[in-house]
Amino acid sequence: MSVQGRKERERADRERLILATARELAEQQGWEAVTTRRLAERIEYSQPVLYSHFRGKREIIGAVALQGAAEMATALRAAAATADEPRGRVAALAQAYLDFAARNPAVYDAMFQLDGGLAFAQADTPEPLKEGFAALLGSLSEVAGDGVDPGLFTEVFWAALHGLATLTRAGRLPSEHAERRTELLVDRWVQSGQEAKRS
Amino acid sequence: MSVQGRKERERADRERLILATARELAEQQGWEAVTTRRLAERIEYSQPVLYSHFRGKREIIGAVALQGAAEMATALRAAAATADEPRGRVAALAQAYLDFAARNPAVYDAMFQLDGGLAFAQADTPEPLKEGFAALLGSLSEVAGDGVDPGLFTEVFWAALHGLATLTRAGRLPSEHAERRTELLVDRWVQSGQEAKRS
DNA sequence: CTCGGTTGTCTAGCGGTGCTAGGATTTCTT
DNA sequence: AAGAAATCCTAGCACCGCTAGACAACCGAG
Repeated sequence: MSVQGRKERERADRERLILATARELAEQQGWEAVTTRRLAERIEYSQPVLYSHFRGKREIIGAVALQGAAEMATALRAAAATADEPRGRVAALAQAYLDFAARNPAVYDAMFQLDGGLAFAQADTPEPLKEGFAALLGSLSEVAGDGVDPGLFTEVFWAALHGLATLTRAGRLPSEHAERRTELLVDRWVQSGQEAKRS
Repeated sequence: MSVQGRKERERADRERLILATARELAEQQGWEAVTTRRLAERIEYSQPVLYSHFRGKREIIGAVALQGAAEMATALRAAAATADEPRGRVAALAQAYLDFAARNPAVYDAMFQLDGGLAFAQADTPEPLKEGFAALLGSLSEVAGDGVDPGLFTEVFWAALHGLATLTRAGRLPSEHAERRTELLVDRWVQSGQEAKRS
């Protein structure tokens, strides 16, 4: 019965290969260059094998997005752990978020810009996405202030980060003062008592 | 020599027809439904006619985006004029921005989501876009606070609005508490500016 | 070790896309 | 009224996502 096990393993390997190749190609030349033909050629199989793993291109994008969401959640958790006071945590989170978006533009697009068929803000939201949001929520609740819904507070902060990420990468904002913008955002967002400003 | 004048007029009319049709079709069924064939059929001409007006689909999207930018700039200016104190102006601007995005999703996409070949934050940025930004800048400078670059301050605020607009429309944020989010954003953005201000 | 059957893969093709060359037709000029 | 010029359309290219059906490789049974 181990022959079946081997086949399953090979299948899983190939699926990983497809996703890794799609991601690599997207990061190198953009998602519009990720066509089923090119993708098939790179993995050295014919097009139809792609459809034996995924329902279609959408689902491939969705799978890459899911990978990315998991990585981003990890990065955010790690960032939050580096600082020991609330403001520093928020700053670290913001930086980590924008870094991830800048370093993995195609994956970020798959997550938030393209239609990967992922559900959001609903019952069937994928776990990695919920985790990423939870990482933000944990540190932002601390600085929300009284009478402010932490959930909404986090959502708006996230929206600001998302806006900065997309507008910067689309060339809508000059990438020149990206750090000062992040700082400005965090300053406004954590404006409660502590006036501890890092240079 | 008035025959030439008439021809030019007819040509301009047809160009407007193309843009209006493209916009209408995009708002009705999304930009992916705006194909050159369908567009040509709707204006009752053949495809190549489109290419005698625009270099390609990109340029059509760009032209719609430009129209939209002008409308948005007008809407923002009007909104800023409705309130007589700084905080109200910022709130009105935010509301007007998000309203525009919600009511003209396809146009908003053309402006910021799709590639319409428009330049941004550069020397050759189209005038309407600069005007829109200027409308924001005028009211936000008032609440930026000391030692805060008004330009950067406005950019980050804009990014937050953009994030809210896109995430809400993509279903990433439940459209339920949209107004509370806007309120929350404006609160955070204006508040400390007022108190710390000492001119 | 051979042989049927299953499983896996590929070739070929469908309808769609953006875009364009070249011929046909209309329109203006003389 | 006829030649010239502008205008427009038919037809087709290369590519897209996706799929049916032929073909080859592999497996387990005898």
